[in-house]
Amino acid sequence: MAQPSVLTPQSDDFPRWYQDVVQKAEMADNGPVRGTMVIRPYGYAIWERIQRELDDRIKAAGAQNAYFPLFIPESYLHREAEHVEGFSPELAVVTHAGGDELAEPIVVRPTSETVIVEFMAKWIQSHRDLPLLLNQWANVVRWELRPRLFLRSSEFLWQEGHTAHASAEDASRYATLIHLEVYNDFLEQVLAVPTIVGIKPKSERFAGAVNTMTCEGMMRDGKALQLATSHELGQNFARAFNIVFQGDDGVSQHCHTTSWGASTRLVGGLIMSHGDDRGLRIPPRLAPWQVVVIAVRDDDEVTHGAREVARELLEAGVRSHLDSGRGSFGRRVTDWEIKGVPLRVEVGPRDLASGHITLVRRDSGEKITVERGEFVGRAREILDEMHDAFYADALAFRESRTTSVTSVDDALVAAQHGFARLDWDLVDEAAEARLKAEAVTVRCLVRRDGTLPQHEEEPNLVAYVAKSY
RNA sequence: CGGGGCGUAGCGCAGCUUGGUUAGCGCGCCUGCUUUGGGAGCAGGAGGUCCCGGGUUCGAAUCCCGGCGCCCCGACCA
Repeated sequence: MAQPSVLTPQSDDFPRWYQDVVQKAEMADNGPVRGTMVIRPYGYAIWERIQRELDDRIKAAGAQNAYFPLFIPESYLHREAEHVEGFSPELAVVTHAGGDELAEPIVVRPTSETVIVEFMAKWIQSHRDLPLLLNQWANVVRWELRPRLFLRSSEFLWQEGHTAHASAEDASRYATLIHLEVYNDFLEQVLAVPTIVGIKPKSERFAGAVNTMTCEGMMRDGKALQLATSHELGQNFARAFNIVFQGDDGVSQHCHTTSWGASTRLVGGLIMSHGDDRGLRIPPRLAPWQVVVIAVRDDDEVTHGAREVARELLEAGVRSHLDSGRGSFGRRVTDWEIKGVPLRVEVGPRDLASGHITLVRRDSGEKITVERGEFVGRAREILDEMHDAFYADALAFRESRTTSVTSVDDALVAAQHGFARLDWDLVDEAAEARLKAEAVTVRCLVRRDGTLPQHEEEPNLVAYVAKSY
């Protein structure tokens, strides 16, 4: 019965558990160059689901996809002082090409603000050209000192949105819309991860931004992970790249720009938000395969029965996968548990004879026996219920590890195992330095009612502090 | 880049202290048979630049010197 666990238990060594899951669920491998990542088919299927859900929401918010080059003239980076300062340490720079040294080095994009804004300047003349709402799906390179698969790799995949607006209010409104209706909606409604939606303090802001919003999630080890961010860039880039439009009053002025991104880090967030000692647990709306149909034996009758079951699920719009009966039953069950498929259907001679179907939930392990004729409907109901169960479970965990405190000392204690909430007024520069000395940072600032502040000078803000990835 | 750990078969490791047959073990892989309702069993088999370079020695996985790489913990970040 009690087998030695396949994975390192989370409580023994969380980072090790994470690596085990990534490996044994066949999500990814390390690439040959340090910090690079090979995303395997199962990991990529998850990413494709994430892409699909985000892309639909981005388009619903009015942005259009486009593509800008991987190579950026180094001089572009230098045009915005804070931007270049922020990214210089992690740039990969091409100095040679075509057998010669280049006159001007080329930077491999760490993010595309500079090229995209350069072209916005070319395309925007009039207020009638605004807002300009662009998004691209791309790879970017940031040379990482300490890489971890999905969480921090030197090359990663993401979407980066870039928009230009006539006024600061429009820019702010749009960045907030993206943040709430694209990112937070996806995180809660698809990834089933409850988030703290807030703004970054100045010390944690994106290089070149005037305001950075974040969705912070809590991982199963109590650490925070930034799952998505949206930036108001003010007129910083518009000035540096001369994006000027003529208003309806005939006056020329600089645009206000925004940028916003979410990356393959989300896959890491998925693993660490929901995973347990048996492996991954994928919330049903995200799962590439929502149901795996396991033929208990490798004989014609059972395999045929299982195939029928899988087919009926597919016809009902449930993403299902057939595991025909090769290999031992127990082994296959374990493998699918590691991969985190939400619902398992076991089809064997007994089920075929009795006219029943056995469903097993990955989240709770509960076995449910249903009539053959009703099982598709039941499966869909259970998948629906599971989304809420995933969310409630993650929320309960976060609440159990969030402590309200009234001093920086207490915050440091609480941050050893989770989030600490305290008045932002209590965190002056010296306090931030003290936190940082113990690897604790201010993750974000929120209003007392939990809503998103406009800026960090608002009175009565609450700070969430934690260790983070 | 600082602190710690480690490089031996695809993966995980033993062997190294005290140099000496043909370098082992578990898992995985291949073949066959028996199995299949919670990580299958038996039999046979394939698979190695012992991280790299140099040195000591009759002889080096083992000892010495120098590199490189990986992992964990920090500083930086999606």
